[in-house]
Amino acid sequence: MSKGLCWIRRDIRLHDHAALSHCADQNTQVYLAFIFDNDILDPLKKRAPGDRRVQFIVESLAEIQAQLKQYNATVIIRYGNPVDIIPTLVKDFEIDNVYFNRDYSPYAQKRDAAVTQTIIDMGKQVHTFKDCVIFEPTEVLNATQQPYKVFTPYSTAWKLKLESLLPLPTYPVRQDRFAPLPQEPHLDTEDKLLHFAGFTPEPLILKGGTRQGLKRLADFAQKMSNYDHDRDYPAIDGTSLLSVYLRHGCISVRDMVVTALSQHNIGAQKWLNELVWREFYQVIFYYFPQVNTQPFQQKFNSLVFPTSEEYLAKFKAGQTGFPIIDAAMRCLNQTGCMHNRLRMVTASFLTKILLVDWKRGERYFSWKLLDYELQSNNGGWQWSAGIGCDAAPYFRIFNPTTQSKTYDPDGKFIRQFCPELKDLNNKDIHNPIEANSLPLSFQLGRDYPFPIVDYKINRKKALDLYHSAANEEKNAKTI
DNA sequence: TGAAATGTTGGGGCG
DNA sequence: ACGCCCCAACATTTC
Repeated sequence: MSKGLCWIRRDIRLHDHAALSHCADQNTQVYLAFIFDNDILDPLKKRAPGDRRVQFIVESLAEIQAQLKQYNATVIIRYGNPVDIIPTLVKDFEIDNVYFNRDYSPYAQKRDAAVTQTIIDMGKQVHTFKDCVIFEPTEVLNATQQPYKVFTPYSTAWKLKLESLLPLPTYPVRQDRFAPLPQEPHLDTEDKLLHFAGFTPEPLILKGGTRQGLKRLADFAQKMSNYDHDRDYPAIDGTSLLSVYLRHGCISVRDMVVTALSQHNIGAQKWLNELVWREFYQVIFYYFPQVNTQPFQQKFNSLVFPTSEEYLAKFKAGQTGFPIIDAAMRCLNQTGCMHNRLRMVTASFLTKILLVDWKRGERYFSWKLLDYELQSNNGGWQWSAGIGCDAAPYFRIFNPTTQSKTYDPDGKFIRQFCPELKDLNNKDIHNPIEANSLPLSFQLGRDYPFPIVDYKINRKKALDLYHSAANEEKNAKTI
């Protein structure tokens, strides 16, 4: 009988889990470990001790702790640097083999390589698995073995490859292999876990854990056929809200793909596409890690955003005087969630109307989004800023008022998060400064801010800025 | 997974 | 009846 350590990271579940499934074979006793990584959490704790993501993680962990209780087992939970902690656990529990699922972000790759090296140096083995994606970055390449740089051909190749993979592999987990650990301190409730991690919780709209994730998935399957239409309307509950469950692995990506493939309609296809976008941006980040700080399109390297700190602050606070923008940002601040369309509208607005550096917006979202994932967030911001790979062209600028009228026609979403506007009529609520008749009790500038910029003027400024940056590069080349 | 500017067309008012 | 203008509606181009 050997001992296996399964290191859980962004895969907080006990079902359909590649590393855990392989670890829990009949000759192995399974030890589970989760580490609150101090490199990630220390700075986060300083900035936001009420970070909702820690709450989500804790809820997800508490759920599997409850499941493990029946085996007298527990997840071994530590706080610190995995490069120190994993070897310590290997020594303390006399582990023979370490198992974990691969993660493709630069930080994770570096960390995992370091951990792997220390384990190998101890004469033990490390086994890693594909789990959090259908295809790893290196798996879907074009005819010349290069990564795709345009989404559509990538998705075509991805879907073709998926066909050849069906039925999707499943990774069942034997429940009788967990090592009993009665001596291990039982961090088995949300309160104990939060206290251990050193965070003070903020309330969550989405409850963490596999049970909730699978329930949401089942609920979403009922309305998935309408997804292609309903997903565009923030006031309609038309999206899956599953990204955060996928992010932390409460459910597997295979759980989701199986659901998408279970229906043959446009809605299901569009939804599957979103999962492909996620993997597409992982490919881009994997092969072009410089996108972390630079535009994918090099011609925009010289693009310098004026970046008014005042505009940025008002954007963050939801006080720009553009109702749909303010409602979206307040929603993000209050819930940690933002509707996909509003992510595009707000990102376009910050970069192309407020002329604030896209990285500032990306960073703010990275702090606030429950479902924050480096590659997707970066890809989305670069797409919106018009500087990314297969991005919206720079001259495609969302008009917040037009978007608002189209996708929140009766102002329902705006009223939910900007209650001071609730008495404006359905036409005027989108742009109070051009209102025909405001309620007597309502005064612009007192109850709600005037627009902090002139849309038309700044749209023109943005076009000039982008245009000259793009041309500067071109001119430099010809010289 | 836009929007604005510009161009074209065609019906109706009117001399 | 005819030509002219206006302008809304739609199409195309441009950013």
